[in-house]
Amino acid sequence: MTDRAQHIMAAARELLDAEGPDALSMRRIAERVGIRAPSLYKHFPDKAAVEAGLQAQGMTRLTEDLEAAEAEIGADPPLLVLAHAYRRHALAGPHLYRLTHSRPLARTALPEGLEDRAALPLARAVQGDIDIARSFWAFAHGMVVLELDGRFPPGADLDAAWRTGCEAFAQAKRAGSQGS
Amino acid sequence: MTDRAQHIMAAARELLDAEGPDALSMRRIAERVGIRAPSLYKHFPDKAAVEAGLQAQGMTRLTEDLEAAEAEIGADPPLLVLAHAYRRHALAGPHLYRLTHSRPLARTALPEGLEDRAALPLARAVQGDIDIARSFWAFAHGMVVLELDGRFPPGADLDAAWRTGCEAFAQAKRAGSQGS
DNA sequence: CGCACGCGGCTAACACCGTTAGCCATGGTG
DNA sequence: CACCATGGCTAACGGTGTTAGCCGCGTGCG
Repeated sequence: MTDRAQHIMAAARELLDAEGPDALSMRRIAERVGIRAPSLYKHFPDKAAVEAGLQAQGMTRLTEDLEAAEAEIGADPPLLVLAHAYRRHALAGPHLYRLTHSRPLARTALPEGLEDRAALPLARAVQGDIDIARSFWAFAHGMVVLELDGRFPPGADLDAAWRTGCEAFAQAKRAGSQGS
Repeated sequence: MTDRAQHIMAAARELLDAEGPDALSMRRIAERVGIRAPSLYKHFPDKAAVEAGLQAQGMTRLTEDLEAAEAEIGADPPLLVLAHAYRRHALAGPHLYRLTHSRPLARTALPEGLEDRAALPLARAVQGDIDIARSFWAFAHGMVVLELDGRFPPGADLDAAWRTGCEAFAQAKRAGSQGS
């Protein structure tokens, strides 16, 4: 990726973080870079390519945050630690989270192996039980998007819901790793 | 709601179901009704009001589907039955589901008490344990949106993931309803 | 050294979007 | 009969993504 292209991606990222997805227009991005909108097409084929780049940023950041959380697992239940990190990650950059994880993923624009790497901390936490991993992932993603959309009643105790969900899956993990 | 307004809502719904959210423009809706776009504003203040009406349709349909599923709970685990109905509901009308449940809810445009009524079947299934209800709801919503967005690997056994998640929450419910 | 070429800007424009202003026909009501 | 609200309409504005076509500058090559 050329220097200018990286500059454009940074501008897009700032715009998204600061003003949300509706503000992410080619003209607004160009304005931040100091050029006109059509010039963006010398660096990216279309807006979808810019958004794909943002998704790559989002996946990278998530991977880093999850790996950092994994490194700090001590006596606490691993699922609770990862869940906490996941929620913190999403709330720290809600617009990027939505753009990255709440729509189809532009996999071809992703660094090789990144998607798998993002899944590894969770896979290790559930000792490779793929069904637990997928359902727990859905739980965490669901909690996050429902919170971001203000779907829970005001004043709902989300910490308690997170804890309950994590315990349910931790329990299932214990049950699953023993013989039936 | 006037006759014409209902006609417009029906046209919007057909358009959404047939061509997805990107096709849901005021001009396309008007075209289906046989009028011009500005005339829509004699019946709705703006596009958001039309979308709010669609959300009301989505909530109503979900409520009906969940209540119907609840009525057919027999020997099967209640959470599994509701989960199955939930997934079926979402996959039957993915565009309406996304518009209704994957963005902030226009509560003021909703029939009185509908949102609560939609939550009741699940609340009854978990015997009022609000934390289980919320985390299970997040799980189900997460599974659905991840599936709709094609986020799971191709060939992933989603039935197994659903089953695993349902069992985890059913287990937690049993544990929670006994003394510690 | 000069020329060619391509990189990366630019303006103008197109088709679409939501939305507003303002006009007018129709039909019911005081 | 007069009036006025209802509900159509056209024209238009500012926004969107995107394309066509132009041009200046810098680099590499003959």
